[in-house]
This record gives sequence, structure tokens and C-alpha cells, in this order.
Amino acid sequence: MAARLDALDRKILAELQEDAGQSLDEIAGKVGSSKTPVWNRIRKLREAGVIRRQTVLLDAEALGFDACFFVLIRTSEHEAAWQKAFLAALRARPEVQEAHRLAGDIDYILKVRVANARAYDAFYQALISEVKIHNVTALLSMEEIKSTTVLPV
Amino acid sequence: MAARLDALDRKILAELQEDAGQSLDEIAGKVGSSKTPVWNRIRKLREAGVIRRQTVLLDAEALGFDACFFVLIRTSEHEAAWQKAFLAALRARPEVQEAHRLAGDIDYILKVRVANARAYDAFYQALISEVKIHNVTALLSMEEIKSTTVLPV
DNA sequence: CAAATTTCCAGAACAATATTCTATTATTGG
DNA sequence: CCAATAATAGAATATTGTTCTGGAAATTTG
Repeated sequence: MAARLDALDRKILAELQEDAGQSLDEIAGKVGSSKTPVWNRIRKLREAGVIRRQTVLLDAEALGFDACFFVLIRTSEHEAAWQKAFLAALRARPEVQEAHRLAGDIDYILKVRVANARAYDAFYQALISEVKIHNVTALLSMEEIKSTTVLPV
Repeated sequence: MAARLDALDRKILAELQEDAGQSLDEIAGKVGSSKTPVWNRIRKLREAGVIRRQTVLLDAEALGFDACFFVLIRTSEHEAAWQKAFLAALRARPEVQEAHRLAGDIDYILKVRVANARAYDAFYQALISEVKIHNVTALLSMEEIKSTTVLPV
């Protein structure tokens, strides 16, 4: 799974993570190469799946998403059918920005972005009506101290 | 803070979130407009800070980041100086992809991406040597069920 | 309600950039 | 050290981003 990348690939990835809107010439200049190799490498990194997507990151609060919750979930259900239904429910809900299955005491953690506490409650009610969940703890974010998608390549 | 956006702005943002590599003509076609208004609106959305950045999302595992932890932190320290040092430490560490200050029992939650458990321990030791922390719980992700930066605009 | 003003849009004109191609240089394996 | 392969810089072409212009729609003002 781990792709073999050389120093030039990593420099290119660092530049793209920093600003994917730069021209090839700009990137080539910064990484000490020229257009063609940069372009070929980006194409290969895409094909290899190292670059998953190119996107814009929006300001959640500017769009009215003023509340962010981390949701810790315990469940007594562990059959395949239950898990499938639970995963489908999470993937179908756009409020759920992240979902991880955990090791240990707590089974799942979610990151949920919504307009306000009322919207979170609506989400919560809808979720527990769809799938059986044993125990839920919601942690309310007061302040986003840091948020980055950049990986230190 | 909340910017006033019309239906066209929202369609454009949806397209950019889906794929920021599309040409203006493609986007204009999909949202039912033409190049110029699409271009002008994107520029304004950038200036207004609604669009924060344009970037690429990489495959963490392909790059050797095989472990992801959610870290729950309690502290007895709540003075401004301590908080400032703590925030600076988090922002300086590239392993920390998210950090939120919470309401309630637990004071902070972090999302930390590292190569493996050993790398997490190195991070943990470094952090607690820099700033005083009362209690730390690490939740290990076994599986990333969902991960998206898309906001439902 | 009407006229004036402003804002926004479609399409053309232009500038910049992405993509392809070619000759050359570096790298690898025997 | 030489042949074979892969990668590179730079030129040529195609596509796209950006600016400009005239006109339509919406908004404001009297």
C-alpha cells in the first residue's frame, strides 16, 4: 500500500497541500525542477491514489455551521448486519464529517458539524431511531484551536 | 460573520468542494451560468474568507501514516499563560491534525496522525514534557469509516 | 409607479497555463 | 564500461483563466 516516493515527489505534495491553485511553473520553480516532470509526477500520484482529491476548504462558521460535536459511542451490538446498517447511516448523513471505529472501551467516535445544538439533537434522535446504540456521550467544541488536512510528507 | 450567499453561490461551492480541479466552463455548465459570474463569485468568496484554501487531500496510509489517535485531555491548569503555551505546542506539531477546546469534563480533544504506536508515544512524551497535563486518554482508531471535508451548503 | 442608477450577466478578446511532443541527459543493469 | 531504460528541460500546441464590452435585469430614488 505504501507508495515509494522520492524527495521530488514529497516536495511536490508539500506544495500542492499548501496551495493546489499554484501553476506548474510556480511549483516547478519552488521544487527545483521543470513543468514536465512535475506534471507527470502529479498524474502518477493521482493514479496511484496518493492524491485522493483536489478540493476547497470552506469556513464552516461563515456558512452557518456554528456547532461542532465529538460523539463517543458504545454499543452492545457487534453483528455484521448491525455494523453495516450503522455505517450506512453515518455515510448517508452529511453532518458526519468523520467516523472512526475504535479499539477498546468506546466503540466509535464521530465528528459532527451542525448549525446549533438543536440541529445536533435532531441528528442524534434520527441516528438512535435508525440503529440501536447502547451509550452516547457528546463533547461540545468551544473553540477550534487547530484544523489542518496537511500531512508532513 | 455569516456571509449572505444565494443559490448560485451555493451550487458553485458544492462543485468546488466536489472537485476543485474542474474548469470554469464545466462548473458554469453544471450550475447553469457562464464563466464570468462563476469567476467573479469565486473571487469574492475567496476574499470574504468563505473559501479558505484550495488543497489536495492525500492518502495517509499510502504515505506511511498508519495510526490515528483521538486524545482526550484533562488539565488542572487554566491560566492564560499555560493555555498559550499549550496551544503553541499543538500548532507547532504537524502530527496534530485537529485540536478543539471543549465544554465540560474533558478540556481538549486532539486528532493525531502518526506512523505507528511508537511514534504516538514519542509525541505524547514530548507533549507532556512541554506542558503540564493532568490526565490523558488515547483512543486508537481501528478503521476510518468516513472522512470528508465537504460541508452541505 | 416611472426613471435613473446600479448590479449582474453572456459572450468575445486576450493572456496565461496546462498538456503534449522531441531531443537530450541521467540512471540502471549486465 | 556500454547498452538499454527512464527521466528531464525546453519548445509547440491546446486548453483554460482573466479581462473587457455591451446589454439585460434588478434595485433604488424621486
